[in-house]
Amino acid sequence: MKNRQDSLTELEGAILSEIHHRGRSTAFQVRKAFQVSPSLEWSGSAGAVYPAIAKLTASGLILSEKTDSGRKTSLLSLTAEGETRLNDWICDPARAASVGLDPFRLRAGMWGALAEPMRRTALKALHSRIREEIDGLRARLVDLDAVERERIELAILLQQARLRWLDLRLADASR
Amino acid sequence: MKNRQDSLTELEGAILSEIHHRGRSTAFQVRKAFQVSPSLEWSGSAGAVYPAIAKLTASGLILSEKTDSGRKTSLLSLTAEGETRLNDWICDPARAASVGLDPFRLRAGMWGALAEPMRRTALKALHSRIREEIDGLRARLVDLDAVERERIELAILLQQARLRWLDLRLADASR
DNA sequence: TTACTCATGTAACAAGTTACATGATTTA
DNA sequence: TAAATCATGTAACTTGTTACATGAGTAA
Repeated sequence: MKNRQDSLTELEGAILSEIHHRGRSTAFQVRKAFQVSPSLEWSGSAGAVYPAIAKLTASGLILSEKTDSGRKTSLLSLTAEGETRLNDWICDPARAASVGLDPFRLRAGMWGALAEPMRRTALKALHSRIREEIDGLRARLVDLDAVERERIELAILLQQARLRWLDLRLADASR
Repeated sequence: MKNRQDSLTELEGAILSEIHHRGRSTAFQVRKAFQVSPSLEWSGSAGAVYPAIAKLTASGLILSEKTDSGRKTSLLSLTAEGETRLNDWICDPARAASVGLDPFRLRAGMWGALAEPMRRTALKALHSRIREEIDGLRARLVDLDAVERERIELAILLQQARLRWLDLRLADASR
């Protein structure tokens, strides 16, 4: 019940999202969802997920109900407060509009400084690597819930924008 | 001279990039560059930059030369090893092709689950917020070096792709 | 000489990672 | 019952943050 005013971290928001749209999950199921998702950058490590869920439960955002079985599993659901806080997190325009940390963008400026035979080779290797990534994402698009599908579609859009940018840079060089 | 084989972190790569393309900078100048850049997500905090530079110097990737002035400032440049390792980092296709962690993408799936008057309001608020961000980025585009300009252009492309995605979702709703 | 800024650094904290420990349940 | 897997949790580490300490130059 403490730290009520602190805004949620990205991982905490993602955990609440997962419980909300999947409904009454166990901690293990939340963890697995992160591990499987190719559009989330967390590994779904136990050392991150379990403490975060414990904190959210202690803060009164998650209701944790023990099951009858002997196992330590508990069924998790959102409290009213949890729903409210999740909603705030989802709709926070400052966070949602931030550009995030993009390994491609971080390196992009330096590619122009590369010596010319290397530069083309590097950009072409990257180009085909990104096409592979897109294929991988497309393959995942089948048989997925709506939430994850939106994420993957956006990941594909990002990769396509990167391809167009690379095409421009490769065309510039062949002038 | 230790940990030679460990691959560079994103921050370490960004620091080497900064020193390389700016040439012989002080730690303070590197720090300021991070603080000013809108396309990098680090705050350029002293507690991150100084230890990272110390580590890179100890590993033999950065050469640190004391200045004559009484101040503690040192001029930093890359060693041959530093150039090589920076080049590897820049051209690493696995890292460069990864989608990164995107606050917009993380939330996008949940917007579809919002109740309808709220959903349109939220998406519209986000739309105009992103347009503001683009204006801010465009204003920065003037009088910038090539490296930072590429980054900002990519940030603008990302925001424009987000706008198109939002337009689609808003149009869908008004069917 | 007092106050302000420049420049470097450190301490305490936050939030993630891997790797391991532990115990329950299922399957061979 | 032995082995594999399910499920939760914890310890040690990494890498970032903010806030503070420290000391050198500069302007009033």
